[in-house]
Amino acid sequence: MKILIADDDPQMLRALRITLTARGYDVTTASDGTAALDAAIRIHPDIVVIDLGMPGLTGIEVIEALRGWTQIPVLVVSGRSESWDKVEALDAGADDYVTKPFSADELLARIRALSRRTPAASNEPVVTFGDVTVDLAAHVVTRAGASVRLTPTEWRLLEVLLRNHDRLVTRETLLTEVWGPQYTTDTGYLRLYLSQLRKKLEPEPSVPRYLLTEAGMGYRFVSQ
Amino acid sequence: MKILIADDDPQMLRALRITLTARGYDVTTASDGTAALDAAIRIHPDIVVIDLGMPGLTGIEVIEALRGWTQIPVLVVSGRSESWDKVEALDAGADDYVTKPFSADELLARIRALSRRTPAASNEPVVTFGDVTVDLAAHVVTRAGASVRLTPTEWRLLEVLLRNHDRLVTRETLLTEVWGPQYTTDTGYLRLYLSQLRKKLEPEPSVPRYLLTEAGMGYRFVSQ
DNA sequence: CCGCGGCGTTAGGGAACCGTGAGGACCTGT
DNA sequence: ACAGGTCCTCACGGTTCCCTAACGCCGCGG
Repeated sequence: MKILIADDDPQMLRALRITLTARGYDVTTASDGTAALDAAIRIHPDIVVIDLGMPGLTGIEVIEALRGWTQIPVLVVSGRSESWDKVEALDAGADDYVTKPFSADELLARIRALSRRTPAASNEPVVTFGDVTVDLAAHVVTRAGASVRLTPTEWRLLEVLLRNHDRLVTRETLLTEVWGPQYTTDTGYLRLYLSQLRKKLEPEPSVPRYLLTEAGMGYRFVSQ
Repeated sequence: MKILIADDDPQMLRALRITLTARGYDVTTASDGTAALDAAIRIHPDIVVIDLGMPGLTGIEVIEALRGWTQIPVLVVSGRSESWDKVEALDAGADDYVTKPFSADELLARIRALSRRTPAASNEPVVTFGDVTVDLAAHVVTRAGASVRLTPTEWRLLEVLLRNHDRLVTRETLLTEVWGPQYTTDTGYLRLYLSQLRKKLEPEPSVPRYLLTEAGMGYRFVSQ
């Protein structure tokens, strides 16, 4: 169970990390809004705990950015207890709001309550191109109605390209997102899996229409 | 949007009814735990707001009874602000906990946040596939009319897969849902219990038709 | 014309993963 | 103490997946 904590107070970060790690959660931390967003995109946490009063992007802006992209549960932790603040955060897409100071037990219980809800709730976009549809939440790929089997690596690669649709994705980005941060230079496997994706998804694999190559740079998925 | 409010304080009931009705909710009220359960069974509300300190059945008991039967969002309203009370209610199955006094705006925002999470009406209490029927609420599995005995672990595993029907459920999700958040990597028991479920439920266990494997990723239940 | 670099594709060995049987640890009620 | 049941570990064969190596294609510049 991966959990992302964003707070600009190092002491709070440390306390939360210790508490949550002790309970078996896999904790990642960020100390400003931009770092929080980056981390969310990179590690796909199962739940996000975020402080409102951060420098750079505010917590509200982070929540809105997240919601443009995913339905991960977001729990807000804030020093502000005015009802207006709560309304703003909840309506921006947060799922729960706890005011400081709070007890660790309560936070843990609220995290449990939120993660209980997750599996049934995801409502991610379905991407369509040609006669192919991809349901990112359900991990389902169909082509002309028939289901298409993808291996884990093929799926991760497709996922990264789809989440960055119409944008160029560099080889380096693809490698680190799909194979891990220690992989930065291609020795052939990127080309290999791209080829397999095309074989499974493109109407004419030898003349790609959706999964395009940008020579010397990387790849780009275009939906039409 | 139907909403059920349970509170033994007539004044609170009246205030909430007015506030919520004015926002367009279809409000039903109950003034003790038994009446709340009856009303929930009768009208199938989309969300339940419940006070903990009621005569007869306590709020906690009502939540537990509801959870044996449905996944409706439950928001607890209580005069008690001890973290222990919150933990108890949330772990009993409540989704949110607000302490009195609270502002109407905050309550409304929390109700909106909860109803946003409500999955579509896909929460079928009874699932059938092949000659097998599974009653999620009653914990009953039958095959060709005869009852099938499942161990607690087998049941939890089946439940998670059924509640996510047609979607891929990752190994990690299954492990944390069935065995707890500290279990994230399989050392063999997941495969073992899947095998046992297939033996009990699949027409031909060696060629699974409903409980499918996605190598390297997880499992998926498909109803046909 | 020809070498060269980047890309696409195929094939095969090795590693990781999966299904399943056997058996031991533990818990519970008799 | 014993029996029945549940949970988990271990091990083995079969399957799937991943990556390396090698080759052909194409465009470009020498």
